[in-house]
Amino acid sequence: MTDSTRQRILDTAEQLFADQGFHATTLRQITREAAVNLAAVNYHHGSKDALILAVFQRRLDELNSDRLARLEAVLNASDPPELEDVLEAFIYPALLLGTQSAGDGGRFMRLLMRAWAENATQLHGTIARQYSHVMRTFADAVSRALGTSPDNLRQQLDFLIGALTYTMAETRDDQVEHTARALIRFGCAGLRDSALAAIPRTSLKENIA
Amino acid sequence: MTDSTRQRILDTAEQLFADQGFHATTLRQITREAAVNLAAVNYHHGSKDALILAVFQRRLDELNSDRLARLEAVLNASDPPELEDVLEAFIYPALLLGTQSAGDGGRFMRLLMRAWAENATQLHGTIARQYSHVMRTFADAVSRALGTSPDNLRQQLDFLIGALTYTMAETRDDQVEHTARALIRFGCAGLRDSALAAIPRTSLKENIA
DNA sequence: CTACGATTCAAACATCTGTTTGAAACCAAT
DNA sequence: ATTGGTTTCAAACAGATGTTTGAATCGTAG
Repeated sequence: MTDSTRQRILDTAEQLFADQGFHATTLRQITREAAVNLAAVNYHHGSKDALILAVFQRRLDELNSDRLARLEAVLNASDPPELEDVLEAFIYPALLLGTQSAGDGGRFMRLLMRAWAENATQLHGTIARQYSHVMRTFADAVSRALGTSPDNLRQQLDFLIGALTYTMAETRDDQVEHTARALIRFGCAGLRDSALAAIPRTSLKENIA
Repeated sequence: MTDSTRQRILDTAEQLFADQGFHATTLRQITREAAVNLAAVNYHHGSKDALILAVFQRRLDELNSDRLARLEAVLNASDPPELEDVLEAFIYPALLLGTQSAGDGGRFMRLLMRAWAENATQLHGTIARQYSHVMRTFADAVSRALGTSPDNLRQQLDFLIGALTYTMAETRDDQVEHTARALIRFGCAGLRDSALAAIPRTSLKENIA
């Protein structure tokens, strides 16, 4: 039962962080709800900041490896991949993670947005570093699916990430399939149309006043 | 000079809230940077929570009325409006607000995301209520531009809001025009394609595994 | 000039925070 | 049964937080 305490702290902390934010959640609240002693957090994790980081690493590793595994499967199936399949490999694991991780829907993604909103010291940097690797890989796959260069793709992918992140928080378990399909379609259309705009330099006058 | 203090507190608080978050920003920090006495916050605004709300109302009213004014101008110009114009009326003021409000770029939208991430008690409800009005109006305009019913439009609009919110935080002043154009194009393509999908109920088998 | 309400100020208040401490309890190996 | 290392526990610590207080100061109307 040695790391049953460790695990219980991790689970309870994740839930409370998602519901109330990192700064607003106190160690006393965590330990009370987890039915462990107050000092257990510092004993097992060192500090509150380290606990936050630990909560994150667990889910983030899960998400990223799931994404990359699915992408690799897609790329192995067909050399120039289908855009829909690439986006699905990126979107679907994220929507799944939100629902299946902590029991209730969308909990973990609220956590991600909090991490980005609050300036947890090392946390933002760690996330960005992890994401930069995955982002590069996916940007590459998308550009191959579109048949264009991956140069101006970062912005459109940011649009997609924003839509995904914002959506995840309010997606219930039974809506995952439907939401994923809608978002994939939405993103594919946006990416394809933006790719068309990148090549010809004509007639973008009356699009904006 | 009576409300010079009030105003200075409001400005300084907005800046610090955006940079560090609501909970992490202390009243002592605000009052020190604003060069006013600590008790001035409670004297002029009542409490810290009331101050947060006040900071928000100021910018949110500005943003929403700007959006609605532009939308009305668009609707007056042509009865079935152009989709690009509707989206521009929604997107452009938001991107502008982020840059021109507090001097530095993207500051206010970071604030919005914080407000959503942290569970400021009344704050989330107030924002949602304000947004629900604007959202209904824009959903109506978009559905008229697309020629479809506004039923299943909420989800796609949420995609757009997510993309917009996520983007605003990292958009510099000189990129506003470019980013707005890219996001409008991205959103229009996604909305139009999704509208097509809503009518025919065929061939959506191999899009998702 | 005086008097009075509005505003500012330094100081203290009560409370909550993360962390540390040292003793107690536990649990397997000798 | 006894040892020794790991884990738990209640208690206390030092510091920071939002808020309150009562006197001092200011600006202005009588």
